[in-house]
Amino acid sequence: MREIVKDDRPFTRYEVPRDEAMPKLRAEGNLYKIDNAERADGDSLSFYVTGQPGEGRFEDLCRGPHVPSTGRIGAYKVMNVAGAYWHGDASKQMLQRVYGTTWPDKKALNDYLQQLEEARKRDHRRLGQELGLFTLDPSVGPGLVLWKPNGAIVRHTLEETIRQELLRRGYQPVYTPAIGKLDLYRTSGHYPYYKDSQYPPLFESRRAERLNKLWELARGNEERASDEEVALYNELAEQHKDLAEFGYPAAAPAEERLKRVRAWLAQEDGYLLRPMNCPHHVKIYASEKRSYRDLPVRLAEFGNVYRFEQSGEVHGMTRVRGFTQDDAHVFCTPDQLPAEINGCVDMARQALKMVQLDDYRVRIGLRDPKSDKYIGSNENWAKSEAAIRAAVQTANINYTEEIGEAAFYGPKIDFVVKDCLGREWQLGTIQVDYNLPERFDLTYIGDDNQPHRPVMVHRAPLGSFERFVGILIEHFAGAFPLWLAPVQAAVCTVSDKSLEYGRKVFEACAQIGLRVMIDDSDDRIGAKIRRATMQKIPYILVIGEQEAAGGLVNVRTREGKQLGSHKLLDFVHACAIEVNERGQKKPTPAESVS
RNA sequence: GCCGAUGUAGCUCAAUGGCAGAGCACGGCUUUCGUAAAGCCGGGGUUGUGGGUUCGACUCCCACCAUCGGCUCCA
Repeated sequence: MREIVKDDRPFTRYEVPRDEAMPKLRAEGNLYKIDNAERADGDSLSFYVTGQPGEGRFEDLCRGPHVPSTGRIGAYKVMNVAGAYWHGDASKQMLQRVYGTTWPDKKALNDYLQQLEEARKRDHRRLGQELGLFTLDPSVGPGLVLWKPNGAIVRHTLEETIRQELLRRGYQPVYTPAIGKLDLYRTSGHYPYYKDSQYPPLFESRRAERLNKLWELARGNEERASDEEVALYNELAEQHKDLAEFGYPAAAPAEERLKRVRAWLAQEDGYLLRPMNCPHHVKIYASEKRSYRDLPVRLAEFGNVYRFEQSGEVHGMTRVRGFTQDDAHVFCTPDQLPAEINGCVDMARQALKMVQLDDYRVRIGLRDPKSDKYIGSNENWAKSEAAIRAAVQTANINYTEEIGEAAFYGPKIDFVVKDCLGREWQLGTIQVDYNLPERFDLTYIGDDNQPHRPVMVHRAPLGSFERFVGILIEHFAGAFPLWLAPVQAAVCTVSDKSLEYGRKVFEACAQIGLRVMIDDSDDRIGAKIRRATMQKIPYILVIGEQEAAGGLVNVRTREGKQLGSHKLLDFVHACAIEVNERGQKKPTPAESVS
């Protein structure tokens, strides 16, 4: 490669009509090039060539662009090697892909590598370890996060803030269990559609397990039962008299057989660790007769869900197998839908602003008409897609529309951010759903005294606490703003002579609810400051004999800034105000009235 | 799930077929010190797990598990 760069070989682009180029490619016999050429648009194909005919000449089908010549490459480095599916299709062959980076000169390359190293220091997995935020233990299970005390404070503080906001916005808190009967998810469609990414169901008996198998078989045979299905029924009938009595409508279409099996399953079924909270919330909605006067009903829960993510996908806190969504489901009339979506968009944006996450993009996920993974009618999809589009336009947000990014029950608005290495993660999400209300036959009584179908909005402004905090760690590089910092102030005594006053300072801080620690070890002040700084504690209070004499605290920040000596009470009050503002000035009462 | 790499003390990492080590952290003692690391001593390991090769395995081979980087997936 060094040689090629030294030769400064120019690249020349030329185009050839498709009719001429294809036979040539076929003659060369590179199947992938032929495939690429067939995929390419247009009537002509572009090629790049370098070197003289004969010796060292390299010619390649490529859309381009290329650097003008190899001499422009001053520095390069192979970054990593990994398998990649041909055209990103997992059913296709996997090829080896070599990732490299090239720069005009050595310095630019080194700067880039330096920058990568800096980014790695922000990695939430590393900081989570260093700052005692969370841990993952293989004996608990991959992708199952253990929140350590420091991380739990960050999460708890976020939870409390969101809770207050939910109440202000008319949400009603509910609590539901993290497990439910399998049939609940047969109705919603989560089972067996997402079977592969769910923990396997728990069956209370072998009978229930076999019946579920029968249900799955019946589902796969539209016209009539297969031999395997009938054999399974016979096996069950032999063991269970009650099943034998009913018989099995083997010649009937799937719908009828499924109905029969589900009736049996109603007595004895499996349980699923829930992959979503919506079915439980749907059942709370359905537990009362609802009037149009009651709508919208907004049921909120920090709901624990479990998804069996593929082994290669589990990643720190951002892609896990058990997580807690700041979830809620809004049940409303079609008329109320626009206002409800707008409210959800507003809350999601507010949540991001609260933590100064302003580098995000908004994606509208639409159904892929070519795919069969979606439930519900075209009309329902048309309505919900229109509602989603209208909401982002009302909010005046830049967004992209992406086909195939919808949930199986409805289109969505996603808030997407990047981690320290530029990988994208979906945080907040808002989903419009006409379909689950139908599947669960939800109604409300309208002013015409007739039952009507409500619309559902699924929404989670943060997404999940796991992913959100993971991203926050990287966003702040572990240096959380005061209101979120696990430890907000560290009292560092210079010597034992100032220990007594140091304890008084500690008490005064703790008194007003500041999260404070005292370092009364016999280390020197420099070591104490270093430790507190590395723990990214916002305020380090240096307490010596001078401070003790004057009732002062000497304040140093984790950035190394000296804020000088202040009266103890002044410091404590300033902190209280800073915490209350949550890092952003709130309008005064007078301002908020106008 | 797929491709590849990695796995040694709580953490970061040495030891390449011949007695498993260092720094930090942890415990004890000395020290009481003014803004990013005081000193001494000590405890700590079934080298991811299971098999194999070998006189002998952290080291070589196989399987599994986990992690890391991609791919695919992501309700």
